[in-house]
Amino acid sequence: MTFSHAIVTSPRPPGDGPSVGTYGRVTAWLSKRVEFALAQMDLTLPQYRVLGILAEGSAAASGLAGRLAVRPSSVTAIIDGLLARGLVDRKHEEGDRRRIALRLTDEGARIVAEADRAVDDYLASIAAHLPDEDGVMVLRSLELWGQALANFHQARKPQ
Amino acid sequence: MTFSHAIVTSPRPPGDGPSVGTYGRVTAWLSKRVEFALAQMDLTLPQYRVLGILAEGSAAASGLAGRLAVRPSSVTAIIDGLLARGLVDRKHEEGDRRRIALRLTDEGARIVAEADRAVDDYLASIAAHLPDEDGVMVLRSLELWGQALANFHQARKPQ
DNA sequence: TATTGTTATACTCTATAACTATA
DNA sequence: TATAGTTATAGAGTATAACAATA
Repeated sequence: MTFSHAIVTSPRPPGDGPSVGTYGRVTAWLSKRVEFALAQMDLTLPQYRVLGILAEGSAAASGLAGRLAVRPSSVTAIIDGLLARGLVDRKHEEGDRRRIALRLTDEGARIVAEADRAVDDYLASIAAHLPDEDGVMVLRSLELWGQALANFHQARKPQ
Repeated sequence: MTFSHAIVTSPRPPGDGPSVGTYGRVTAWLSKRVEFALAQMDLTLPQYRVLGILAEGSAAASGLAGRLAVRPSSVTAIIDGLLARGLVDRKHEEGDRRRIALRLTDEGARIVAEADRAVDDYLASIAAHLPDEDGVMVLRSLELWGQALANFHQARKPQ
């Protein structure tokens, strides 16, 4: 695929909304809107990422650092906060007591569903500021980004 | 625009890449990739947002908090770090010495251009894990997201 | 008094380095 | 020894509350 820095255009007047110049800048501002939506549930972006993983099934802590692209000590810090709020449950695995098994509590499952809903609705409300077909398209494009990310990580996984 | 939680599908096997279930979750993981790309320049996402604003022209600190959607004390913290690295320049405005005028240094302008390039290339390399037309489409969709964000903020601006 | 911005303090996320527990 | 995870510590970003400087 060829690539050009296509959307670096003329400067806009200062004080006029977010800075949207390149693909990276757009993504940077989009993620800020996600953080804003998550604040309704008093969740941070890292917490939401972890809850999203656990919503797909319980996971070992050992795998989380790699999936989150952070160090193990950062996983501990995030999990500590979620434990304190009763959103996740932590116990030693039987068979290998070095390993930690993590799973959502019922409250955690409720919160992540609420967060998914709130963030998706908020993103949809932003997309609604485009012409109808474009609004539908940009939301659908996020599904493709999800697929791209999955393929990307799959390609990087050691066999 | 109607909205449905369309891409919450079946759980995938644990340990299999990022969690990509809803629009919000995709955006959460995409922003992590941006953070990863920015780490090459030793930049954080908040720093990149500020540099992006200043790259459009110098700005008063008073406007930054609103544009960044953070409190004024957080602006001070981000700017302090950029000052220490010599990427921005801070001085009192003439005429109203309460106000602070901020602008990129030459080094700051160099770094933000390098960051734009690195992040955009990295996003393009992720999009390349889709069929060709889809890869082009998802990158172009970010331009539309940028327009949606601009319209969204414009609509919220007090007249 | 009102506005602009900083300082003090605390919490979260991040990392590195050192450590404990288990294998 | 090697692996899984935590603790100690430090830096960045965030907020609230209190403050200083300027208007």
